[in-house]
Amino acid sequence: MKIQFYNSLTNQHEEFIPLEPGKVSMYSCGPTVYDFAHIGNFRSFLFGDLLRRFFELTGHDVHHVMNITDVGHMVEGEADKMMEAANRVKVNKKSGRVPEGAIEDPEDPYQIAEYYTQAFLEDARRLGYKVAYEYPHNVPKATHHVEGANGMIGMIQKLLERGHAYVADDGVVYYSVESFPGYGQLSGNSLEKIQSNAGGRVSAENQSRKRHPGDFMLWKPDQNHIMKWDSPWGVGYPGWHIECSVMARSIIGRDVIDIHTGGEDLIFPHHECEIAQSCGATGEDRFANFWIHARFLFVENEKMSKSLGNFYTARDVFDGKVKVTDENTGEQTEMGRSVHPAVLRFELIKSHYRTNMNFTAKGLIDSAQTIDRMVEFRKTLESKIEGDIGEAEVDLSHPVLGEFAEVLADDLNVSGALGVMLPWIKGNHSDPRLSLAVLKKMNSVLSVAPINEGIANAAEEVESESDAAEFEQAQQWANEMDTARKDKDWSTSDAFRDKIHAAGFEVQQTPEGSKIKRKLGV
RNA sequence: GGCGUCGUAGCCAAGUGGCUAAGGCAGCGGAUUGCAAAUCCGCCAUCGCGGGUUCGACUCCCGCCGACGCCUCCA
Repeated sequence: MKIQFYNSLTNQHEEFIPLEPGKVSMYSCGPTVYDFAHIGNFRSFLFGDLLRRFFELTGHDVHHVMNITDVGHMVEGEADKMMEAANRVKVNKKSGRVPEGAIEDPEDPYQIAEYYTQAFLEDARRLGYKVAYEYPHNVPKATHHVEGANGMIGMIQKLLERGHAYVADDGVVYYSVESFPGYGQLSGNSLEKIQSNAGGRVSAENQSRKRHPGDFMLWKPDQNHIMKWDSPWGVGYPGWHIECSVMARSIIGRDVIDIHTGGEDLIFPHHECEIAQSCGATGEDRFANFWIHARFLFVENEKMSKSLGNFYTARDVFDGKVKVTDENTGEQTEMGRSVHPAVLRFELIKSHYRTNMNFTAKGLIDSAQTIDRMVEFRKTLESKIEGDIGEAEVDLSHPVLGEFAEVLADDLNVSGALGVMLPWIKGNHSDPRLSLAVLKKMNSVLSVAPINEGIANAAEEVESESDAAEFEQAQQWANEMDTARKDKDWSTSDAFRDKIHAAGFEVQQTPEGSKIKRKLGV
């Protein structure tokens, strides 16, 4: 099978050949933990997860690493991210978004980072993000990789030794972009352009200390920083880019890796700088063979932003806070019904990673229906299997599964893969045991059917006590419905059906009586 | 201004130099139903605009219009 992806490094589709046959090393830029992760973050994270799962489907042994950025990085002329987070936490505590007692001391950046790290991992796991289950060994924290020869300080020293970095008048250590001829290859920037674009936020005073306007910070001595470490260049904190170079190398254990992923906005400067640092330190001519970037997510046709009111964290969606616009009145109301994590996952992965996907309430509803069909299909298959459900053996030689994988192998074409899967679900299934095995394989990539219904590695279903009570209540109404139906009291029956629907359940008349089923979303 | 991605039915979204342009949602007709739901059967696009190359283009080339991203913290 020919596997190919669009490589941002060369701006073209290239065949993927792993550095070591059968093995794939992948590094994904993870979240900065100063707030809850939003659905745009997860769109790019889940794209990485899909990629990883695709490789596993096709028999590769994948080492996937994603970092947690828990160092607060100073933005020129603005407040530190962790400092901002501290202020936000105080507000969120009042509003109840951050539960009382979750963060004892909002002034302590480590507590804030830890709180949001755990919140992120929780959301990520619910969304079936595999690497989140490999915390902490494959989900390293930047603050744990500052010191030591293999840490950021070590790499900075190496860069100084090799002439790729220098200490400026003010004691700041900078990377010298002129020392690395490959600088600009990924983003298509040239040093001249960077020079001409210099200015903006960067103060003239600061620029004058650098040898080139494109030089970026590796270490900044600052006694007053909210997080600080001792270093040969004084007490201070590391630059933003160095952590990924360091963690990729030390956790994966290679100077050159197969794939590096991230959001498209990271191409410049972050990834460009990572390449310069890693190559500068190792002497290799490349850091990752493939750079694969996910495009931005839009919400209701607009760039997601807090001011537009279309900004959603993953938990906002779970909690039914997505706004629905009434077609007639234009009025916006919240969905009000919880959304199953599998629905959100599906919504975020169902379109190609290199298109600007548009997240909409309608799309979310569509996704819920599709997943519902997958779940129903699985239940139907299981009911047809006599005796032990057991595991049937299936591999990519199966025509449908093979085509599913083949389509994904072409730049991770999920839509195409769904175009194979969904009609197949509709078709005839004379061997339910085999079909179930095929479905499970497909779902090992998509990971969208509820896990407690028997499909491994799926987005987690969270069934709380209150959920169980709701279910019981709805079932009771369904029983009442049956009683009314026996007496042909249709209006009473209909009234109960309305109640059941309003509570977020479907109800179906079957020969064994009315059965209810929770709607997956909306 | 520089670099890059893109424009397929009401919506989402694949794909190909040439048989009937995937699939999903919505919609419509029918079966079924107390009515519904679910299910099943059937219907539903000539691919932004203009030109060129070609026996033949939605698919290649040029131009135009339009959308978007990066170039600054951002997934």
